[in-house]
Amino acid sequence: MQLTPEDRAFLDTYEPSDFPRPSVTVDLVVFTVIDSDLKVLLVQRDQPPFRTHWALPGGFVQVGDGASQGESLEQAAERELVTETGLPQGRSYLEQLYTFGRPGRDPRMRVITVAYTALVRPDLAPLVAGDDAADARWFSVEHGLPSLAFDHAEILEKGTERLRNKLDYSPVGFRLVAETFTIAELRGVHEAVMGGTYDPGNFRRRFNRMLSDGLIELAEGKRQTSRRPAKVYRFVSELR
Amino acid sequence: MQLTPEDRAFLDTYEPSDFPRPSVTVDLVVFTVIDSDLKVLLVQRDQPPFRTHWALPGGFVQVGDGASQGESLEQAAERELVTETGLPQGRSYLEQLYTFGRPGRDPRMRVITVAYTALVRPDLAPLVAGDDAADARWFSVEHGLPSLAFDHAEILEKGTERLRNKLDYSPVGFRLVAETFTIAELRGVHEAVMGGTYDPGNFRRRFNRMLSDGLIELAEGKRQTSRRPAKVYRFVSELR
DNA sequence: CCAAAAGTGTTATTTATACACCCATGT
DNA sequence: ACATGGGTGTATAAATAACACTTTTGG
Repeated sequence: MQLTPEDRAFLDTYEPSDFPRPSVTVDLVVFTVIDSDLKVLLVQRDQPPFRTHWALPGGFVQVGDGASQGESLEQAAERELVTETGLPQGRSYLEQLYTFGRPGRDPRMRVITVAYTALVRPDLAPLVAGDDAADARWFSVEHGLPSLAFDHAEILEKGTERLRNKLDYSPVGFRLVAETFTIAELRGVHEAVMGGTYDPGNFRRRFNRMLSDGLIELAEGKRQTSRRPAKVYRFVSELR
Repeated sequence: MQLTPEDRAFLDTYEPSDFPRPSVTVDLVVFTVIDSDLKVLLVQRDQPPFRTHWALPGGFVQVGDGASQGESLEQAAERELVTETGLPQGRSYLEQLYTFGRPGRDPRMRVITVAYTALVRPDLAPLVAGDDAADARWFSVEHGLPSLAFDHAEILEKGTERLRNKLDYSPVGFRLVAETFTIAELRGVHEAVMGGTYDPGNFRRRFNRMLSDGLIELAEGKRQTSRRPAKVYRFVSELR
């Protein structure tokens, strides 16, 4: 939307009014699948409130009112992902999840948090290092989650629900396998996320539809791990 | 999440730090269907920037850091819906849509907006009155939209896309008909939103599935408007 | 009687689900 | 050779889509 001359005159004399403002953070629900188990990345807090409790990685969005208004929400999410967890930049799938702003959700002050989901390929998952100060670790979503700080349990719940929903009508599953993968590996991801088992034959049929739709393509080489070597595929992200 | 004694001691001496904060608003994509046409509610701005331009209704979230941290995001959305459009309280379906925070999206200052979708029943749609100051009107989404202020065109686009998606896997369509409705009326809503036509027989079949699922029930009376009177149904919102 | 919308039925095509079976390979 | 996971085929049920047909009413 273009500014009019009237707008420019107005802005030259405009002073941002002092209506109270909330703090705004981004929080990250970082998923991966390791050993056929859905994991979420948590960091241990070293400051009150909830010191020693585990929490979702996240932090304040850098903002300003002047010539630079600061970073975008996506940039803030990507920055926190890199600095708080040690994961490499630009290699994870990021998607806005939901915004949580209930009064009292942070006892210190009014904080509104824009939650993002991040999907990390399993071959990158071991790179998590954590902050200089705090620890960062993968936890199984189904077995042995610690009690989370703030309303992060609610955020994680929403992230899990959304991931489950998207898995069967959108190609997000490919963000949870390595660059090349076998049908069984992708099936393992679906089983880990959905928490059930899929018929190998029927799963293959769905897979083959995606193949003929050009969503995935055959890659070179075969996977040698199990008994019989399996064909290896690649996700075609550049959709026409 | 419970506070520990350590947390309480910490909070007693805590002063919210002066990291810069953004302004946070809620904006509303208010839909209804009138005469088989999808409409969105817009208000005309009477202040720069973008004075005289049409915009989505919305406003600042009331926040604080002290004993009361202010209103929730949902409350803010509901409040703006009532005060800016004159629609009655608590009678519209509200759902969080997406959060937009690109730097520069408001030239005055850094503003992060949490967008909500509101679905208004057609029998309530004529109640829109607008602010004391500004005008509020329904516009056809497909024919004759004015150019919108800020990034509101993008927000509306996202709202329209989401509504179309949800319409065929979730029961939101019932929020766009009156309390009792005929199959043809519901079909009209789907056609208006999706922008096509549905086979009456096949649509009826889908409808009958919802009937046997207990999602809707037969209501008293018949609809007299057309040639042959049609049966009237009601949406059963209290699902078990 | 007739136009028009309500409502029903038929058929073909696709998709989902369950499950039996063959294939290739490391041990 | 054989156990095991890779890979294929088939039968049934259910959902989707196209479309012909009957019913009921107001004019």
